[in-house]
Amino acid sequence: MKSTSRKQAYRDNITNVIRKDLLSGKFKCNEPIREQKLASRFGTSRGPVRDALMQLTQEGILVYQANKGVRVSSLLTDEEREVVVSMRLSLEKFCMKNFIPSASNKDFEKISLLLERLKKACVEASLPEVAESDLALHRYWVAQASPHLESTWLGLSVRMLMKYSRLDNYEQAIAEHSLIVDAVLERDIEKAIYYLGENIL
Amino acid sequence: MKSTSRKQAYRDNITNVIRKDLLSGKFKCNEPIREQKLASRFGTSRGPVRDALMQLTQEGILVYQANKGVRVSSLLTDEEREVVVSMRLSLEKFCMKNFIPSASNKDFEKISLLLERLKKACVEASLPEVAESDLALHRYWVAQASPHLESTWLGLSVRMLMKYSRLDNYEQAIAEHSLIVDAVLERDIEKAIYYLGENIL
DNA sequence: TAATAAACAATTGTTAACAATTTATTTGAC
DNA sequence: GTCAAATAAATTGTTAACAATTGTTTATTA
Repeated sequence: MKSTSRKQAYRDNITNVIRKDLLSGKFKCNEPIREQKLASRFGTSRGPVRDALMQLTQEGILVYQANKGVRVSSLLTDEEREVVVSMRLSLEKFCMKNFIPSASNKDFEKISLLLERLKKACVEASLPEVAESDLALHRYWVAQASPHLESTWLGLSVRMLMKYSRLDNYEQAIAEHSLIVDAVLERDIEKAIYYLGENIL
Repeated sequence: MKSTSRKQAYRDNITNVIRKDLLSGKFKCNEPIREQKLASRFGTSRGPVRDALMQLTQEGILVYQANKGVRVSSLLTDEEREVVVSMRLSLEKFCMKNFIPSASNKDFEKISLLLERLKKACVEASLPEVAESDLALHRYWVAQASPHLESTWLGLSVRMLMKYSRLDNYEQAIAEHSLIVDAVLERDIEKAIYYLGENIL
């Protein structure tokens, strides 16, 4: 069999692809999303697509109306974004505080790898890849420190990125995340938290 | 037809009922949830039930494992709960600040009604009803002030309530919410926010 | 008996057909 | 020609059957 192979990981797979598309702006705001269209695109029936759409709705990227399906959510106001940013930051700081003391060498390897992936995406200036690897890196310590709150974190982060992506400044993204990861590798909690605050805003 | 009637609001309806059950502790921790069982209980097929379960998973009350379905999520740690409480509080304070200045008389009526419903549930000492009307009251100003963040708020609130429900002290619940609602009716933002802080912890 | 493997049962994942609702188009009256 | 009602098309909501996976029991063998 090929890797984890052709089995049914449909739902999550579809969810991730659509989220990536949304993050990189492939859909207009308030544009309606048609289930059948996506189903044929992914070569499945509408079932898994509906699952994915519902999940993204719960994350807040899509808006659902009964019998009318989903459409792309309108952007947060500046004030709402401020609140979201502060929530994400306090959540991620909490996770970082718990993650660093308990992190293993394997965790350090994983993080280094994720950082490399982010750097590569930045060099290639591929917005979808940058967005995804940015999230994947942050997600790692969140998931390790508090699986309970991973989905909460994801929702906040995605909403934050959709508003205006600071992700277009690729050199800065590399620099900021390198500082964070360095601090993590040194197990320097204060420093890591500080640079997190510089990055998440 | 009867009221808004027998139409298919299956999904949301099922979601709400299950959430209520979870909040009032009808399922043990880590207990697996079976789709077929719920489907027969609600007299539908597994489809809408799956939708509901997925939504509750996204809210964090349930945990999903591929090909194994969902089970009741384990409780937050004390530290996690602290973070969740602070996130919910800052979110709800933000909403309150925006809600009060723009609230109409109709809003005031609605809120008064919701408060009465909560009081009634407290007098009857019905935990499921108390939980639901508590959420419904808070939810009102959140939804009015920031529909964007309503689902985020719901997730945080439900997780918070599941940990240990202060909801067993019914007189206190009445007192606290009366103070909040009074402040709202007087359009006293500072006071409302203060009593919110006393209630959400 | 203990360990292993094969059959079986229970459960989730997916699909395609059908029902209900919404949206677009056409028709008809004025 | 304009507006409203009727009709048709497109889309979402639901269902039941089937496929794939997981868990359990039973049979077999050392």
